[in-house]
Amino acid sequence: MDKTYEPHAIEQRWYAFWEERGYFAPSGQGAPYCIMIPPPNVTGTLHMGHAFQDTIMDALTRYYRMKGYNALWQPGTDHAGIATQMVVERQLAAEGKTRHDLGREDFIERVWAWKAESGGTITRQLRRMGASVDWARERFTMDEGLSAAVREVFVRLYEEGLIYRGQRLVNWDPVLRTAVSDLEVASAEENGFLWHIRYPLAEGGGDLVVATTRPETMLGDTAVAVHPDDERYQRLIGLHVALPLAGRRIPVIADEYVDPTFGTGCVKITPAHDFNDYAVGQRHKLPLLNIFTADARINENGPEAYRGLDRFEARRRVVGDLEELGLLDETRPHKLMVPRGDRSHAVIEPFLTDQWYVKTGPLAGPAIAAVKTGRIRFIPENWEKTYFDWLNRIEDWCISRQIWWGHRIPAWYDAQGRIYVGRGEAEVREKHRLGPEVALTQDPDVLDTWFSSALWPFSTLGWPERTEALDTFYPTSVLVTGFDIIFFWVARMIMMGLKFMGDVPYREVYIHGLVRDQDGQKMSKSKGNVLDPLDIIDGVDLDELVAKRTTGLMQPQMAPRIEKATRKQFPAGIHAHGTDALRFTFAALATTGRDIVFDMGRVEGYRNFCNKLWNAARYVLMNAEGRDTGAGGGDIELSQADRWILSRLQHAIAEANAAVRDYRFDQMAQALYEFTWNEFCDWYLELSKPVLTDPASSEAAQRGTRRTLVQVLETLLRLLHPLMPFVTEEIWQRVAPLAGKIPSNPPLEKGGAEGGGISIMLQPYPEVDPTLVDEAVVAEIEWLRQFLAGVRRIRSEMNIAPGKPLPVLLQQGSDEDRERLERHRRALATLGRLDAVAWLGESEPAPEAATALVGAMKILIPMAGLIDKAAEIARLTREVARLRQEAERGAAKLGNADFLGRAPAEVVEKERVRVAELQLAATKLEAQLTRIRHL
RNA sequence: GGGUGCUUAGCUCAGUUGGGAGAGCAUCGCCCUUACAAGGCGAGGGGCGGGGGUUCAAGUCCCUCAGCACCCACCA
Repeated sequence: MDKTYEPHAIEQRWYAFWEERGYFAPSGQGAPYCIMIPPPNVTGTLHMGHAFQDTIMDALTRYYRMKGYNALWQPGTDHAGIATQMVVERQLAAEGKTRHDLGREDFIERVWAWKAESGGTITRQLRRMGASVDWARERFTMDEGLSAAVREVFVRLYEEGLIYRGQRLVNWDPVLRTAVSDLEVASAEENGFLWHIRYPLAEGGGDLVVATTRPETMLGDTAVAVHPDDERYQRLIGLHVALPLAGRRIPVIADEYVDPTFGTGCVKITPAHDFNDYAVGQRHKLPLLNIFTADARINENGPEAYRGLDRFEARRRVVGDLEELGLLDETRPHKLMVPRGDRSHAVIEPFLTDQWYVKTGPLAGPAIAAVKTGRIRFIPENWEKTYFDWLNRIEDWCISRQIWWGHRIPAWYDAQGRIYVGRGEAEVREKHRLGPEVALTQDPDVLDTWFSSALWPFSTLGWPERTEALDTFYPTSVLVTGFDIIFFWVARMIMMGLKFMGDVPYREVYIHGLVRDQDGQKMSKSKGNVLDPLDIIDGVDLDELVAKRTTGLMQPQMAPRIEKATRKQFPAGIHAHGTDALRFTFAALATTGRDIVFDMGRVEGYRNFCNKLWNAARYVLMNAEGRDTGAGGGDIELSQADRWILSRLQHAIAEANAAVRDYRFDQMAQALYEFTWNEFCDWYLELSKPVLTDPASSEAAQRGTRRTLVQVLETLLRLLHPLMPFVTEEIWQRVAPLAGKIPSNPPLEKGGAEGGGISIMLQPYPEVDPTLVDEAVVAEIEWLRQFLAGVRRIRSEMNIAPGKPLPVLLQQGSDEDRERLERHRRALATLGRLDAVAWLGESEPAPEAATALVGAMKILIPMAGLIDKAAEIARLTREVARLRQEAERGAAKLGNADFLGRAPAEVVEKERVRVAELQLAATKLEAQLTRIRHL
């Protein structure tokens, strides 16, 4: 093995190996385990959120695959209607064209071409992450099969009356010129004005004043409303006002909707351009007067002077004209909630159009019940509340979009405007007996992207065909996704799954947090704080990073600021860390239900961890390759250290398994990190050295240690594999033959893989072997660690050179201490750099020495020429004070009758033991202190 | 206006049924000891956001206040 860990050199090789051999496909054996990937935008690129999510899904898939499940991670991509269309339209704009210049067919062809060109990016990146998806089953939401599923669902829902077409107010994006759903609109507070406008009474006798934030909509007013109990305006109810500028006469009505305490207590009612006013209009049977075109200019229903004006220009003109007429009472600054489209960021306009809707009421009920009854479990649980709240107030879902890229709505119209819905034009003609003489035109609209996404868990498995895959993998095991799409996607998948499959789409929903930047900010292109997962994997130099962050900005003026911040944060660019380190970082940060603040320091730490593992493996191989590891028979003798590490390994195995079951990847990562570094490397490898290097140790003992080294490492690699697939595979290919997992002859020469073709990813995940758990041995090694810790502390605090051999005297040891010393004499000498260890009789005079305790046994390091007496006195004084303080606290507790009377006996006993130990230690050290002082 | 989450070491975060405050990084000291300087050995550092309550015992349970973040909502 190379001396240093070079992730780049191993990662691509192993991925290709796995993929070519078809190792990602379900085994066909065992209970099914299935995860559907949330399909990323087909023309998109991998961001940190994907990388995080993919790490979790891959860890789960690899884990359950190793556990013997018939594991499928289903891949695929989404056509992402509006988002993708916008990208292509932007490309056209650069050529000075619009989609209308091309026409619908050519434009769609152009989008397909763009998909062909860029569609491989995200799947390539997914491969770089090590994702073990079954590529043979990759699907795309607009491929033939999924499109058929979409049509099928649409037709069935329509025939049941659960899809209908209707005219009502929708959220209209005047820039994209399409309807969008409520979910695609985000309102935020912005600065505006509240204008007070005087409307003269038509019947004469004065006027009333309305307050509005949108004066231009007055051109569409069809009433003015006051509160029915508002005494100020009682006399006006039933009268009319002469609407300025428009010159229309509209009634004054009374409606509870009006808040008399806000503004003037008079509200202009524009039913065609405001959701509340629409409702008021319905109640009072007011006419709807639409004054906007699709791009929010004043249409022919507006006064001639304003026609063709953009809504904001119209606003300026209306305000100016009112002022001239003396009808503008007041203009005051006002904060208001402005709705904007989440794609275009254009101000959304309530707009009266014909759209297709899904009637959600009948679908929501079962979706609520599925979670209430526990057939679906949210992790963490509290997201259930969010889910219920939304479903309980759900509105019908507007599913039609006036764009071109997407699933065309399977509805046709004849010349009379009659609607025919079917799986295709031929079916429609046949069903309704329409001859070729009847001209039919298909509805030009396409479906909301989320409509096809909602079918993903079953459409990808072949529905509406009844396939084996569907039988095997539906319902799937778990959905891994972010909270931001619980409404968009999760709830709708559950509704559709229950409706069309008669069962839930998955049994668990694991909701993860958002990946934020080092300051806790959301990562976004416009803030210039995004990190590309591949840059963390492969590294990137500073200039390139700056260039990536500053090109293509919506607000180019931000570039200098972004550049400065980037140069400050990454003065040397980003080093290459490798996929395994990045994945391990995500796992370690993945505490449930919490956003993660991404910290490059963590990645570095885990890259070091990979390196540590790599070097530990080098050590093991160096000592085991070509040596007798006991595979060929022969006596085996296990040392205490061997038994200890095997016992601790069982503990790590138990923790790793429990952590995955609880979706606690942070605990899994931490348990394995600690075992690897603090137990296996820091102690076991060190303890193995005296055995292997000492010519006096027996063949059987050496075999035992070599075998243990290999076994523990091999098991550890399997434990780590779901989190760090690459480095574990690379090492495993070399270690496995020594552990008897791979025939040892052919593989190595041919680079391991090509020879044997066996992979760690198909090996069983470790399970606890209770016969290897040995608490007595654990206690003994703990004794040894404390012994060495005592010596090391003295050495460090007394400033004794680490390499200088030290003599040690022991006093007041038990028989057990004596036995343990004999068993570990050589280990202590090596690890502690001790030159002689001898017992000192109870009554023998002790020399001037520094002291440490292991339980009741005293370790004395003679001070002659080595130790600073003053320093030792200071050290002991500190230590005694600490012990006394602790002991006193415990003693006070034991002196409390309530504690003794009410606490469980074992708690009291534990406290007694603890206090006794503290007091004993303090007493011994005090005695030592006195002795030193008097010497 | 509703709802959810968070507040523990300088930073990022663990802390399962209430019973001796932890990890990584950072900091400080000593070491290139042939697996690893991307390392080894050792050390320092915490009023667990404030207040109140329950309990023999509270980071953990209850109430309250404050700050931060996010989600939902029609106040013109």
